[in-house]
Amino acid sequence: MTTIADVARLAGVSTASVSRYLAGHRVREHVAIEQACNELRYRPNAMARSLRSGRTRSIGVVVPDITNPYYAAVVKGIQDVTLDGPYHVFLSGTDESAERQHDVLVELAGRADGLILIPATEQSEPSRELQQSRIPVVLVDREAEDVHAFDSVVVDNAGGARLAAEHLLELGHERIAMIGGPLNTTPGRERHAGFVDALADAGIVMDPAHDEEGRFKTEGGYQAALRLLGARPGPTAIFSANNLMTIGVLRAVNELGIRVPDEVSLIAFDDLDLGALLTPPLTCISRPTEAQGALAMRLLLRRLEEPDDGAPREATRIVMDVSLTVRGSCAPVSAPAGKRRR
Amino acid sequence: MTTIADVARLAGVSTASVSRYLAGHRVREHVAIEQACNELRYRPNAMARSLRSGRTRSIGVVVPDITNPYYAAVVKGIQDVTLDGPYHVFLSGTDESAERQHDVLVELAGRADGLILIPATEQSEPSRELQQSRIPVVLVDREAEDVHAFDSVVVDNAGGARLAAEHLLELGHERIAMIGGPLNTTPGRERHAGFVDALADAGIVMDPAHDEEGRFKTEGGYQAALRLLGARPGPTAIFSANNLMTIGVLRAVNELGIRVPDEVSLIAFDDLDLGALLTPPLTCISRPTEAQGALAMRLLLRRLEEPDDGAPREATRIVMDVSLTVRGSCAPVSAPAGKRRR
DNA sequence: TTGAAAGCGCTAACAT
DNA sequence: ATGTTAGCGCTTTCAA
Repeated sequence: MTTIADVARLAGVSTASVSRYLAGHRVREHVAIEQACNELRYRPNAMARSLRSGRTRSIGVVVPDITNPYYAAVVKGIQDVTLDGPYHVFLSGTDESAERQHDVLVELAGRADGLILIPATEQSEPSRELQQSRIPVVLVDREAEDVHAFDSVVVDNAGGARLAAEHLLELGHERIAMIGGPLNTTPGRERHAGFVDALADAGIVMDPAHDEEGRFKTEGGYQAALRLLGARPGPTAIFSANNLMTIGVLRAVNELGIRVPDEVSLIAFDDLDLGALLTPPLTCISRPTEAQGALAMRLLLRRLEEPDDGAPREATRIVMDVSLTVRGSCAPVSAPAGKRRR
Repeated sequence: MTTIADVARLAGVSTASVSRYLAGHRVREHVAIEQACNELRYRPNAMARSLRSGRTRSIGVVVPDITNPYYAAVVKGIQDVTLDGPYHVFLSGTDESAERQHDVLVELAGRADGLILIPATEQSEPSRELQQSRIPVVLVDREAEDVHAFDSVVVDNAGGARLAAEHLLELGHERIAMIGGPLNTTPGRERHAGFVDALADAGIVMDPAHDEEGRFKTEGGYQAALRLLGARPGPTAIFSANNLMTIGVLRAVNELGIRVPDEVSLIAFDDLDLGALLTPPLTCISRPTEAQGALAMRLLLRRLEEPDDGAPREATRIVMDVSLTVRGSCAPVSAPAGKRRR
């Protein structure tokens, strides 16, 4: 291990000068120092540096599920903003678990200058643990109980769910089912509320048996769809509240040999990579992904730059729009609801 | 910021005792210490700890592309192995760039006890930078020039490509195209070689115009497919060498209104999430993903546990099997190759 | 601009 | 089993 002292000795200066050179200051012996660094293949010790300076030059990103392409896209947006900046970005996953999230946050609070967090649940108190650690946090996609404590970037979940409901209603559907996510997550709660409200506005009350919860997982969507489609009479349309669950629904539909949209209409929150290439192509609620991540990162960088004078800052909350992408997985109800075979 | 000294004072012991308590040793005043820790909400400073002990209790994972579901699955496998261990796992992306990978490795070498790396290119010398840093590295999916320097977990790329070629040959295809990846990556090189060799064994030389390169990206696969399918006579079958490029091919095929497998057969290396649900379902070469990651992690943990007595260890190299999943995207050539319309 | 020196918070000898 | 103490490698006063 070669240290700054080795470099200083070889260059014939003090460690302070080397340190200053490294920090980009003007230094007389900068040529000698540079050469010494190269010759010794010197790499500053990040731990020593951080311990002394209090800064780590890294920011942590915490997502509930690494395998969800939606989060991957958000992370991509984050990374692209940081490309040539001084910060390194590290990603950690929590597997949708509040306990694991706790561990990860405690760990990261000591290793990063700032955090971008997609909370596992709204109750998972990033607040307590993080607020005392004093490092800036930006929430993405999901919020925490104490909304006002952190900057956040979210989408209009309720509006998107309403768009989906209204699309179905316009096509004449009445026996409509929803496969939602956990109600203790922001998207789970808001999409459910938006959907139910929109139906209610049309005078339709969703059958409790049609109100499924799929934990935002492929398997959950699959099981829920199996239940929904196994019942008589089944729903004429299903709204699945995230990408992974939609994949589960598609599996179920495929397995059961049910024709879409003839026998059942499908609409989803979030597009799929292959959404447009399916038969039929998937009708869905689309939203920005990379842009959401990029925005969050900019918000975080702003916090990182502002002087820490202890004065509390007002939290920024950005809500992004979503839109309906009509493709081929929804059709008008062909027969009076009561008389359809399924 | 509360330090170990604060805890020691409150508990009426020395900092050493607190440190020992934290390390899990038997300590007389452990009750008082525990209480003091809670009362002060004490969190050990990770930087100080690492600086002093030389260990970070974290391992870094470096992948070329965060948005590729294949890598996400590998990472999932890695994480699952670490679940209750003492190590925290951090993920970084390199965007398939050797320069970015260099930066990331330099950074991570100082922040992690071990690394799991999927190299951007075989020439991207993790060797030089990492070998002097003395931290254990396990390579996954792709290898580096100096193979013997690191443990690695890979799949039988050449064998898989051969499987694909032979499947096509059995169906009578002769005008066969391939969309490969960069030849300076292990999978790019090996899959290309395996495919070309298998064709050669059947006495078929691939038309140079049918030997495309799609950079393992969706867009690359899309553009390559467009070129391939725009030519007359076009190939009767296309082998795309990874998941992302397959998506690109599917887009192109869909856009051009070409029927699969009637007009062109498609076979891919790597399955897609929705591979079985496409119309027609995708015929592909399947391979373990999470298992690959899990194995790599176990290899790394083994290295981390072995005493660092400076004695060089023999590198382990694990090659996992792949298999052919026949679904519906390949069909026999219906007419003599020379007379088909495309 | 430069160097000397203090010390960030912790762990690991060492001595007891 | 416990306390004392040195020091990990670096940055940042402070004086010159």
